[in-house]
Amino acid sequence: MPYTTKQRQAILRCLEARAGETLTPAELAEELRRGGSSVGLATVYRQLEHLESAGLIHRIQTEEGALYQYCPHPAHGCFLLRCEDCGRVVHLDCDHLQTLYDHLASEHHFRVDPRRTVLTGRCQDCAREVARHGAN
Amino acid sequence: MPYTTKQRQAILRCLEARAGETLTPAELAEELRRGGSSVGLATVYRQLEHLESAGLIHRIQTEEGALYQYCPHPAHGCFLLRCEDCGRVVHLDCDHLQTLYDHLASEHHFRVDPRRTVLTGRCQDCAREVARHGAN
DNA sequence: TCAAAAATGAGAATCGTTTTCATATTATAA
DNA sequence: TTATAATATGAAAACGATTCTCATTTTTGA
Repeated sequence: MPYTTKQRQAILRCLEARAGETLTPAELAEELRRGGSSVGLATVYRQLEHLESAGLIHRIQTEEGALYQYCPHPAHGCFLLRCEDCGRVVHLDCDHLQTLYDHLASEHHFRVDPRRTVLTGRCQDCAREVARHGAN
Repeated sequence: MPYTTKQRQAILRCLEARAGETLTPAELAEELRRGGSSVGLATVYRQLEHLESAGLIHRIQTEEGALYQYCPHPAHGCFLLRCEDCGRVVHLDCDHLQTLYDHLASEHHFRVDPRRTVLTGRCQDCAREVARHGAN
């Protein structure tokens, strides 16, 4: 278990201040620099890894790289939905989803790890946008 | 729409021959080289992109890079499950899953794109393995 | 307070992927 | 067919996210 360093605290505080948003490691480092508490990029990566395995933040893997989002106390059913158009990630607490995962476990012998699973698709806003203008 | 080139055919044939497995672009290129029909890595990347948007293959994004799998005629409910331990990707055709996606669409206004969504977790074999020996 | 353990930061190294560009191939029209 | 325009190819360079290295600093625990 890592020590408490000011860098660690600064990173967690920064993510917390932007709860609901997703940040890349580079954005986070830039944000910290602007805030006066500059942290080396390598350290940002290292701490994000620690914070994730401590369960304090989410890691969302995209094709361009990883995104991180604050999520300290995930509810029983904390599911991630990511819109492939606008990139927003929302947390959904939905019994149906939990029920499905239970079904997959009991009937298909597969235990979904909700923290590593991102349901990718299109949010309402972007679906409307597509409907109005052409696709994409 | 891309032309029919021997490279394209060789790539598709190679993926087809290994249906059920996932291959990285580099593995695919190596495989082709071994088979005598060498294809440049850049071309492998370009064709994989084409084949995916044509719906002939699946692309599975992992933390180490992309994996590709043959899947020419996805059934109505073609869902991807990936074991985070052994890395295997299986296709699941399950009504419950389709029902859930319908629910997310109608009640939560989010349309999941099944081709881009990978349910990550642990398969039965690996779960047993973990139960027998220590975790991981 | 001291020594051991761990974290930091800057830059180099890695590695998957994309781009560049000159060349070769394919398709289409004459 | 043949000529021409459109597209694909391959090798190498470029890119970008991430990890590693290593000398230095900070933190912890005795």
